[in-house]
Amino acid sequence: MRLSKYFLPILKENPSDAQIVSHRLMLRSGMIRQAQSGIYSWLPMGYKVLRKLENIVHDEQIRAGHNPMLMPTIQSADLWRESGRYDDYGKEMLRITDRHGRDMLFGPTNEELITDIFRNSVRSYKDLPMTLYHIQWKFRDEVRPRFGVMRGREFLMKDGYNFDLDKASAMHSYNRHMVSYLRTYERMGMKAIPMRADSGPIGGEDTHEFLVLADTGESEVFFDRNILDLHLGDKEIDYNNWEECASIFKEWTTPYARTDETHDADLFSKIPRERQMTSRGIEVGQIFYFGTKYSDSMSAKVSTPSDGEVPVHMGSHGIGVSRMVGAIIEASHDENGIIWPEAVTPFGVGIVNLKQGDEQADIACEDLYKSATILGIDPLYDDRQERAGAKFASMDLIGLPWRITVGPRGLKNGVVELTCRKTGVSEELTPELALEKLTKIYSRLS
RNA sequence: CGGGCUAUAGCGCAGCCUGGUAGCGCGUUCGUCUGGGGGACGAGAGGUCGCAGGUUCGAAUCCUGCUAGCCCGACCA
Repeated sequence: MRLSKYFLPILKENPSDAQIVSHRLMLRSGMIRQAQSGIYSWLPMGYKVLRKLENIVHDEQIRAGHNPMLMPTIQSADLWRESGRYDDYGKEMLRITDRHGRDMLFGPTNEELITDIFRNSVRSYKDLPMTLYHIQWKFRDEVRPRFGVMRGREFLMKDGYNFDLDKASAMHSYNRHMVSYLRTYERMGMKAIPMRADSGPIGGEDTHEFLVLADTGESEVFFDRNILDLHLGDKEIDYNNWEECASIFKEWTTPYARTDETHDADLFSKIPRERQMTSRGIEVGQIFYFGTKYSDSMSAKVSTPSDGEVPVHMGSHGIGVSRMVGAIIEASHDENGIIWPEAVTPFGVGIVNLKQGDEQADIACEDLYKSATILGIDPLYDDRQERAGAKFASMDLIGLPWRITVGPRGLKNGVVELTCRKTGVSEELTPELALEKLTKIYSRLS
């Protein structure tokens, strides 16, 4: 993409409404614009990042054997009356009336709808286990939206629901989701720590939430330093293998890790002092096992060979996809702007032409741009009539992990400069070598 | 939902107290010079001062009501 043709409305000054760093940087880098309190338009670059996160989530869900689908944003109040949550949910739920006077709502989550779909089509234990999920916009009418997309009213969430015959099978689903979520975050270039949590309005017995560490996080978290060393890496995982999922689950949930909600000071104090860590964290996902809460109230049953009809065991799981964009920036930025992890960066490399209009520089940049495009590096070429300083500042702000700087000075020696956004380290290379290096870096990402 | 605050050009702000023809910086348009970290000079464009009412000869400024947004707290993915 050529910057001269791209809609990227960068702001030089901080919008006064934005307090925290991710909100500020998302506005300044032209990723989002606020439409109303807690409701945002996603401009091209923000949208691109959002789609990248979505793709990673889909990919890992499908790998775990889950079924992608799409449910509507608007739901019928009747289903929610059936589960009893129409009254319980309170003012957070945006209620709407259609022209016929029917009560509807903008879905804050989908347990009722998915249970309805399930009970209307599944009758036999032979169809179990089954996990369905979708990535869809939700609406929760927060009393006080804040922090940009981190706590908006409208937000994009992946939510999934598992249906199992019994508790043992449902617990495997729980473990499987734990593992697939860990993988998902890792692929996004993020460290998300699973922590024992409260179940809140969803209700249920077992639940963990996933926290990304960041100074501006909304919850205080306590954990054993050892958990920071855990990585799944490229390990092949058999999601149908109960023991394997259970052992990974155990590995990741054994070290102490809790939010202030469930923190137990006594247990925490038993960890060696040098491993006791306190930090702030942003919640980016949560998994629940809630047994037969919805299948009982909504009569979602299957026939079994021996016990007649039994209610299915369910769980639900969510990843806040739009919130994740903010969380990544909170965890990865410096005073000059965003620093994107390579896996989710909107563009693979920024090409900066230091002297637009200089024949040599223009030609070299065009060549680099075309080659990088063909190689799948997805370059953003700053071809604007701007001075070098302005181009550097823009690139730093939008935070592409790599920058190729092209100027007459280097071209005299046949080299360009390849700079890493994160470390600031740069090296002079021929254009060919620079591209080769980038190709290697990006092909590593699965 | 309690407490605090804001609304003036695309963005950031001054002007309001003490009423009298709306201003600054950045951005933007055109031109010239420039060209390795937000450059210089010159010339422009751009605002029913959030909305409605009131006081006044006259309201961005004073008064009343409304709306929107932000911050702290309680609450939440």
